[in-house]
Amino acid sequence: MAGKNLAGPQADALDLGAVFRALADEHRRSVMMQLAADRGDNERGCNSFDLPISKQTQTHHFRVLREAGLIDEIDYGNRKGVRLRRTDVEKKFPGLLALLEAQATGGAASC
Amino acid sequence: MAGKNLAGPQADALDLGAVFRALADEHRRSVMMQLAADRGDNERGCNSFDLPISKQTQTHHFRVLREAGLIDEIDYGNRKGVRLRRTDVEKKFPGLLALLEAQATGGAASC
DNA sequence: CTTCAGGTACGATTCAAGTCGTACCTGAAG
DNA sequence: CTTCAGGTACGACTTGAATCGTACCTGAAG
Repeated sequence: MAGKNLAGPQADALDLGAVFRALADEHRRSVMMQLAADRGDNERGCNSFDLPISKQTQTHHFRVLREAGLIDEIDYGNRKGVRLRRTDVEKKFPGLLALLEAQATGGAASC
Repeated sequence: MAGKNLAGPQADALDLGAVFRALADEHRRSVMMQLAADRGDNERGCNSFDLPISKQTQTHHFRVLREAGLIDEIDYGNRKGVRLRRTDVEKKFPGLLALLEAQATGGAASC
């Protein structure tokens, strides 16, 4: 029952281009903003993001995020978990998650 | 001889989606990394970036950067200047330029 | 076993984006 | 004036990405 962790790039192999390409999409950015805003880094279900797209497309988007090194996907067979790679992302691109979190909380132009 | 400043979005209207889309392209990211690395924010010529693309395509890329609110373009008629909107970008997306600068200096995985 | 929900694989479609060719404009230098 | 380099406008081409339809797989619950 222990899920297999699907492969993503190594922590030091994260590419800024791939990351920006991943975050260029509105749906993927929405996912990342929600993940960045949760400081507990809890594993979440794929359908907990309320994306207004079909499940095939969701599969595609989560794959892109994983291949960009932003998230881990845990495969349980008939279910899937998502977890933010906060440590790796923060080490390679410090401040990026704070940017996303700021957008998530709507605190962009404030103060 | 005084150049006209081509119109871009207001400082508080900068959109993170447009910014990420702009930075998703390798050439535009190269330009932004060079601009971010220059703390003097000097105005630069369009051909000072050594982009391996035709001049029509360069026009396109600089337009995208301007419409994303990342740079100002100063039109001199038969010449054009480029200047980073550091203050506006830093206010709306703090840390973003530092990210680009870190990539420019190759100091990503160091320390 | 069957059923069912969640997820994937593959292909097709549609659309946006990067690129360049041709033609034209602009200002400076002969 | 003419010439020339830098830049733009428009259109065409091409590639990549987002989306979904169909079919199939996986594990849990009856």
